[in-house]
Amino acid sequence: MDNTSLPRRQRERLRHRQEIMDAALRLFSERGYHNVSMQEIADKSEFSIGSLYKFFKNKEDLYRAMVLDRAYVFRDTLMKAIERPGDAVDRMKNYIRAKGEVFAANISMVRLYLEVTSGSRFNLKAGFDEEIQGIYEDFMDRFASVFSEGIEKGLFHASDPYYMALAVEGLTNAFLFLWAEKPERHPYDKIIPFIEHILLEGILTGKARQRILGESGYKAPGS
Amino acid sequence: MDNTSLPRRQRERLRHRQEIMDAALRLFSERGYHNVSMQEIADKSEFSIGSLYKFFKNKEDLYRAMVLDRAYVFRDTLMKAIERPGDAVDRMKNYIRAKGEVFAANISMVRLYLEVTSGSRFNLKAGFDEEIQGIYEDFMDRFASVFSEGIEKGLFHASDPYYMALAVEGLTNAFLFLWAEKPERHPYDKIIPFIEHILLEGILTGKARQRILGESGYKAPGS
DNA sequence: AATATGTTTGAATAATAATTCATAGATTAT
DNA sequence: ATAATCTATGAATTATTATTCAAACATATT
Repeated sequence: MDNTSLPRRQRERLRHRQEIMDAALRLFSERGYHNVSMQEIADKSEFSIGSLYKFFKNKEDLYRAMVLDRAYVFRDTLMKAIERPGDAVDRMKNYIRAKGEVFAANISMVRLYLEVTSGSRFNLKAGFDEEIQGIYEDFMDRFASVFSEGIEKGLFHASDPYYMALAVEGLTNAFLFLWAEKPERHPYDKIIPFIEHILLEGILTGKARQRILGESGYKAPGS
Repeated sequence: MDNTSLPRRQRERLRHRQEIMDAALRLFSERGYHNVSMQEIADKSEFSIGSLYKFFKNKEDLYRAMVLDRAYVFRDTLMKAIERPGDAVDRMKNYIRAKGEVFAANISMVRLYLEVTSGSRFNLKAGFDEEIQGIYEDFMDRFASVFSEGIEKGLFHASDPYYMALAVEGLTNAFLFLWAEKPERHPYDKIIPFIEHILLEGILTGKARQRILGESGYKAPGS
């Protein structure tokens, strides 16, 4: 990560490149791709417009590089979280917590994450995000395997592990967006137990479960 | 809704306005606000550029009107769904199903919905979506009250009803986005039982529940 | 210290697309 | 049938912003 081996000139170049991407991240995440001009990125990063074009082919290329950069940070963090030792339940909990931490570390990523996982496929030229899409999908597959394991061990009901992963994804997203809007009002820390509880036990009371569902429980659909 | 009372001239005007918004919806939802030109909307709607400006102050105003229009359709459908008779569990299930139906009825709304509930606050001028935001929040409050009722009746664990509503929101979104990408591969119909099951009972098996959580169960956080 | 190589600059250019407006066409009223 | 009113048109204007490029500056090499 820290390119200590390279000649100074190149090291500087990389640092400059990174500075531009950092400025761009902040601007794009606040106002979106089309509402940020190259001029503004130049100003914020304290380079000239011309320089931006030395580092990046064009505006879209800059955006793409920046998003990709962050996607890897994001993916690595979450990957580490679900790879830490423990059973499937632990790993799932690690994911929920780690995701909150990456987001908190850089709140502008909430917005980017949204664009990347659902939004931007529509916004830029088609094919833009194949690589990003790939990163996301690889991760989800790995995450799904956590649930496969949980099922094998008899921890989880036997339904589609990918859907289980997606459920965690969707649930955490919802609360992270809420938190991103009103961080003081909805601290993610406080919400984690709630998320975990829903995922693990659902919202029904024991009494209701018996009344509504009978003792029998759930016939897994799909798988 | 059908303005049968108005003079013909005005009725036509309204219809034309709607036609423009319909064309705009399709284009915007496929390619996003900034990648659609007024010229294209004019072509698609079979009006001239000049006419667009007779109906709408400017491009943003057109977008806004169109989104608002759909937001109301959306809200009304979901509101009706959770207002149908039944207990809290039924109402929640109604919501899950109805949401799938509105989306299916117009798949382009998936994209819009995303922009409206999470994305676009960043994309257009600040203050753009106060009204839309309001529609969404009103609905969520109403939806939360379904869970309040469920708690009172002893159906649900006593935790924050708004969070419960948001959990359903987040979970359904995740699966609807999945469905929107690969409708054949992930038909929402088939996924509904899975969503319901997670929400109601969670993913843990009975055995695991006892092992991991003990008999005691859950101390509701927040509320 | 002169030359070569690499880097930065920002005014000038080019491309795109929003908006205006004078004109033409329809419809209704007299 | 004519005038008055309302509606639609799209070429011309204006605004914005991405991109280029020739010149200046900096650093390394001989």
